[in-house]
Amino acid sequence: MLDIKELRNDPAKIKKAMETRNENPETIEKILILDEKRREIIQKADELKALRNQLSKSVAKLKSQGNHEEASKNIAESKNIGNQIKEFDDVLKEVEEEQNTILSHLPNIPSEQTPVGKDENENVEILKWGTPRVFSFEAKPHWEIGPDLGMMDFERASKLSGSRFVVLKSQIARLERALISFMLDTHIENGYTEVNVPFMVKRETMYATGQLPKFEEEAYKTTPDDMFLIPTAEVVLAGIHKDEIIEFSDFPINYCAYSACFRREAGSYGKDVRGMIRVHQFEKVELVKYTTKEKSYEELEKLTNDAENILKALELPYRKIQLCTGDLGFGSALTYDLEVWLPSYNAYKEISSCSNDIDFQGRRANMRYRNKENKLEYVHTLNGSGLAVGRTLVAVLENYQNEDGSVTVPEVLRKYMGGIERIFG
RNA sequence: GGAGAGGUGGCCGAGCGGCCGAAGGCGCUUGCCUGCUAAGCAAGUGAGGACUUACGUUCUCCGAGGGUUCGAAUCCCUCCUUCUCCGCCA
Repeated sequence: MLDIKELRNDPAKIKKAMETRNENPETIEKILILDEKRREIIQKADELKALRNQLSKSVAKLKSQGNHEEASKNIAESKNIGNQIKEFDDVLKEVEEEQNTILSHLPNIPSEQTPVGKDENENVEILKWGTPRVFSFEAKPHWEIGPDLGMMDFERASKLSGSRFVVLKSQIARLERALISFMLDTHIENGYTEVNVPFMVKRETMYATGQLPKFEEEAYKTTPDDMFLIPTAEVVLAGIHKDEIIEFSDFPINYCAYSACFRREAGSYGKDVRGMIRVHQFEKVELVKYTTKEKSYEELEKLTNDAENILKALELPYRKIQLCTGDLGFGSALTYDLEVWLPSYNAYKEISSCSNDIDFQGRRANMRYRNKENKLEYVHTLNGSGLAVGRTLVAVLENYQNEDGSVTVPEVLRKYMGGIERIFG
């Protein structure tokens, strides 16, 4: 959520920011008009309320003095004012609702460090790590490696659940579990607190992190309870301190969690249709940090680094890019994406997205802390995948495949696989 | 699912139609005192909005939303949530 005061004070800046994000800057004008209307009504209503309070107080006094005539006169007048107040309050409510609706659909303001650009083509590459393997045989995509081993089943998955689902079996199923354990263990060692989270949340939780109201189409919900299947553990980890005042000495708070993630992928027909790159349900280990205004960008570097270290430990070639304004996620001010090398795509593919949401979620979820002057400020939140487990599994299968169809188990995962070094059919 | 009891400021906790933004305590801040620390004494200390250059004025908020009333933390309704007991269950 953007700060209405900031919007009022410097609308030109916000308009510019929205333009770089391909948002319609006219929306800002609309908000300002509503805001002016709102303040006008508040002033009038408050005057009337002050008057009513005065009259009401006098009623008590007059009654105790036995002056019932004067009292009933004031009661009548107060009643009349009460009706006027109600009218103003009703209009105020409408105006506020309209303003909040627009405001809650507006994305965060990009950081000055975020490069301006229209779409993903203008993202900036920061670094490349590792070298894509040159195969001495024809490398297979994971949607062949898995099924050929008899451990990845798309047909039965669609029989059960429809398209964009996968059933994993045997050593590949275990490999995925190994990845989860490896990632969590590594993050715990680096100072994160493991959290086991609900996979279903209430509407207001989805709102707090910015998933709603704008992206309702993307979410799976249940009726009649109006619960949502989480699209990422971020929803839970970043909402866990909703409406709290956090102790300054607790910062930074570092959370990591494994969860299944559920996404409708409504807008991605025809995209990544093969394999398990884009499915409705996938596993992910998520990192979330809570910190102060002064430290959040510093913490973003750390968080991204923590995600990168998983890729390094798995010896998977990747590159790190910085998203431009046009490609930035809804709540983010600055985002690094990590992209892993996938032989089947002959390209780097997103496997982690690490963002500084600054005070955007803090304001939405009303999460604050007392600064050194004892004043309340909104917390800064950060989130990143550490990593998308399903895609990491794909990367391992494809990058570690052998000519005979087997897959070598990366060194760091072997202790989680009962010492198995190779997966055979 | 059934029965009952709760949700009040950073925390604990009183209040159950007007004198309540809310006693008291803890915590915190400042001052005094004390070799230091602790203890003690005194004062201050909720959040959000609107108006104002400012001093300040004013409104709203006692889980959330409606209602009754001249007036609601207090009465009524709905919802969320916590706890206890019963039932069911991985």
